[in-house]
Amino acid sequence: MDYRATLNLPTTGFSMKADLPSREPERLAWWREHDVYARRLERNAQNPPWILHDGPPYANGDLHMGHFLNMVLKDMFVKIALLDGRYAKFVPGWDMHGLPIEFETLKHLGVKDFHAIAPLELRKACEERALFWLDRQREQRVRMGCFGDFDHPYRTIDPSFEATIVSTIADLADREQIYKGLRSTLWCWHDETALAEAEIEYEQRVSPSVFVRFTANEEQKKRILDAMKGDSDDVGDVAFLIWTTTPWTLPANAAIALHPDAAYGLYRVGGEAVIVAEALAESVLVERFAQAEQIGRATGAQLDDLAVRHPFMDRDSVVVLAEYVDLETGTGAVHTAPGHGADDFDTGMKYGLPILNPVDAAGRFTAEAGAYAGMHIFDANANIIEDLRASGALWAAAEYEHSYPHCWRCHNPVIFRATAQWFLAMDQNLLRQHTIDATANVAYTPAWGQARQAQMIATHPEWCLSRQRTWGTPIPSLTCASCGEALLDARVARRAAERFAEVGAGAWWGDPVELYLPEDFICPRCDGARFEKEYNIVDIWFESGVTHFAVLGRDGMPWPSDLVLEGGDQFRGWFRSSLITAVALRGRAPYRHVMKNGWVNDEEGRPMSKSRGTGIDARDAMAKWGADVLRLWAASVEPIDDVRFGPNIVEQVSRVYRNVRNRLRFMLSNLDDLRADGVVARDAMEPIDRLACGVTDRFVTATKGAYDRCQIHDAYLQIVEFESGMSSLYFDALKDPLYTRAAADPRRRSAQSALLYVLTRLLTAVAPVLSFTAEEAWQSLPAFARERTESVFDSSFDVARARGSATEDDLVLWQLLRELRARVAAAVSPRDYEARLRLDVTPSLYKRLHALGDNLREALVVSQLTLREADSSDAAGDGIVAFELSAADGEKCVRCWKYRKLGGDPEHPAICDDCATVVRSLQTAR
RNA sequence: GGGCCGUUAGCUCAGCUGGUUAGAGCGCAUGCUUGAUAAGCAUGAGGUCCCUGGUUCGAUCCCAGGACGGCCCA
Repeated sequence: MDYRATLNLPTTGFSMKADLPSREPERLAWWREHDVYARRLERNAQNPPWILHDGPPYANGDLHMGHFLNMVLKDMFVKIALLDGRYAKFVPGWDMHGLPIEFETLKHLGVKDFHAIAPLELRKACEERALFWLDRQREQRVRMGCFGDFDHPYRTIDPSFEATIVSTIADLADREQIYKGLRSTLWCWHDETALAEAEIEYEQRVSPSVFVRFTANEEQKKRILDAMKGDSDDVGDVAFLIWTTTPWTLPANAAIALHPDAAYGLYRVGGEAVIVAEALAESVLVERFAQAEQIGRATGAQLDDLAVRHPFMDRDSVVVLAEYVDLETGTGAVHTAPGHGADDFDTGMKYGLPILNPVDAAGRFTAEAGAYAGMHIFDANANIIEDLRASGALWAAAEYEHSYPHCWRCHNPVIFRATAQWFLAMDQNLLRQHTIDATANVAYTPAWGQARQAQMIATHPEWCLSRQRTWGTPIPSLTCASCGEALLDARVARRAAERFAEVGAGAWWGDPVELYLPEDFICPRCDGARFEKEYNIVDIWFESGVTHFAVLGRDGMPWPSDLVLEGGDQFRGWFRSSLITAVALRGRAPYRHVMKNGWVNDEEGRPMSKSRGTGIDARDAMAKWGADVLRLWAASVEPIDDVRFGPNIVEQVSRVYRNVRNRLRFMLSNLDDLRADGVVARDAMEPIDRLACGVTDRFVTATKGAYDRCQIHDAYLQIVEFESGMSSLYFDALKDPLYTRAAADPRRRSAQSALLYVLTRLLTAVAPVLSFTAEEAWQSLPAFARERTESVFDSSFDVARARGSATEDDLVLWQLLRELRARVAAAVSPRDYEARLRLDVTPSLYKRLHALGDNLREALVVSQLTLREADSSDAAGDGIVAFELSAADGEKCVRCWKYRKLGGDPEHPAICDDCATVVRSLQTAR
């Protein structure tokens, strides 16, 4: 007779094959339909809020795996807080203004020169592009399984947001934190705009490298020789040698900078004498060094205030001193053009040098550049070098490869150009110091983030806020029509904020200026009453820097936020810009905890980049592997550090995923027939079931602890360890009682009740990571188990209720059982049910094992067990004195496979008495 | 060139304040199971803990230098 049909074999609709790419969208639909996130949020509304404030991704292009890692981590923290009962409202946001979108839009429109399109027309097109990308990114983000108010994201193009930007400008203007000044600013000649530090990327570039003579006239020569104690006879020309990789800045040269403490030598070479730093003389003079004779020396400080002639402009170039002059490269005599460099500018200000800027917005020389007027600066390099050669000023020329700043958007090399821009004064009102101080009250993960953040603030140059472009929020500044004074008046800005809140910031381009003027508004400089609008837009880093003002402090979300989490590049970006605006106006950081996540590199640890073809779109990855496997990947790596991603790594994680999935499936398949009235209370469970529940509580507590410390990877390790231990010991132990006992047998119900507990606790614990799978499994639970928790996200960690949490002794026992079971399984023969086990243990261990009753035999998967208390001392240290397997008594029962005495029931000669009883009861029932 | 970070089995990672036979999961090999079966269990082989010095009775862990990789900057 085939007794298979009389067993309670596992059944479940939860399939072994995950088929995530096609099944996950169904889960998404279900979440949406049941409004799972919003409803849980509503239920948590009475509890304290916990807010992760979203740093806005830029609405341009599809999301890559770096976005995936960041967004999924954020989602995990939101879900952890949600399951913890917190009001974890998450408002995603998008950064939607700015040059990248403007640039893409122009390309899209086929417009080559942005002057050729009307501002409002361009803005309209940009908005469409930005919204297009927002929709795409939102869809991808939702596809990741992220929870949040995706129907109402914050957007930097919303009128209300634009109003926040402008009113923040007003508040800063009130505190005299903003000024307009001439500075040497990073400039993109291609895009014709100033750039912020954060808009620069460094790329390798080959530049001309030239050594140029700045020769003294007779009078200058005399002073130099005097200062350097050089022999004044038969010297010939005397010149400083300077080195530069930007010959085009020579027309703007105003000075030569020396290091005050460095030694400079006067070298006679052929019929002339040149001055270079002694430390660099050999490398500069090269083969000529052999014939060179040093005929004088002086420190930089002793040469201060001397002058030489500019090689081709009709003016002098004076000698100045600067600490930044380095003696590693060049000549130690630094060509200084205050209009074309930050250091140069500072030096120029210090010495009152003319700030020459003979270059227009598009990078062409102006009339001020004399012979070069009209030429593009980079084209002019060759002409300048040729002219220097012709005039004899060129000492040497070569090509030089170095990393050079490029525009992050158009990838053209940028320049420094002195222009009048609006700046946020970093040292006004001690802002810089206060901002650094504010980091002390913020938690950083990793901890060194604070030092990094502080350093980023300390080295922050004046923040250039203005951009000469179209797609952005206008800085509502005015120019006095009479005297030309530039005005940024808080009252005007507040009017603008009100106006923008109603109709959007595009109004600035169309409205008459009068609309923005307060009554009796006059120019503070000349009392003029006629004004024109300026058309600068604000740096988008400033826009994203005020998201905390725009989003927090309303809708139950406090200011500051509890956590911000972005890639490490944001120490320079959003972490910094947010911090500065918050400290400037509220005196403290806009967040309590800053966490950074690592960079996603390829499998060789090289940066993934789309341009190099190694980038993987999040969308493609999800379509191929499913979001949950990728979410598991995000937890399987240490996401704080840089991580690697690629097909082989995903394959590995997939196997872990299948493991987890199968173990969930095992539990579900044994719960199929459990009903509410069959559930056994914890206290009434069999000993090993109580133990399993206790171990589960321990696991939940540990995992929750890891989550609370924001250690997702730690939680991952706990999960993997827990479910693998459960599987090898406990699930194996339960098979016999689950399969062979009568369906309603108390032993079986106890086991099922424990399994239900283990499963539901585990599902809650993994839900933040494996959201789709946890939900899918939750939906496969017996209906009664879901009565009050429709979704897994209605459940909670319930640490407080975990009163039966395993003690240390329990864990030791659990571990011992695993080891004993492994010893049985490791035996060659007899093994498992073929065996009888004789187990002699120390008295203390005996007490513990004996308390397990027959559960001990079940756990070791043997047919018979003799447990005895041994007198002898414990030699092994684990309490085991004797462990002997021998052939079990009886014969193999064809139904339960254990070795028993068979044939007690004449009608069922091949099965044991217990099985016969079960079989008979089934026959009766039928 | 500067600042910061990282480098532990084939892969992803643990290793608390220096003393462990340096661990786990996945993979691999072998065996068992075939009532979780495109599953489950057991056993095993894999490591000059990046390198070189130093401190120490003793260093994967501390210090210095270097290599490689990453991020940020000049």
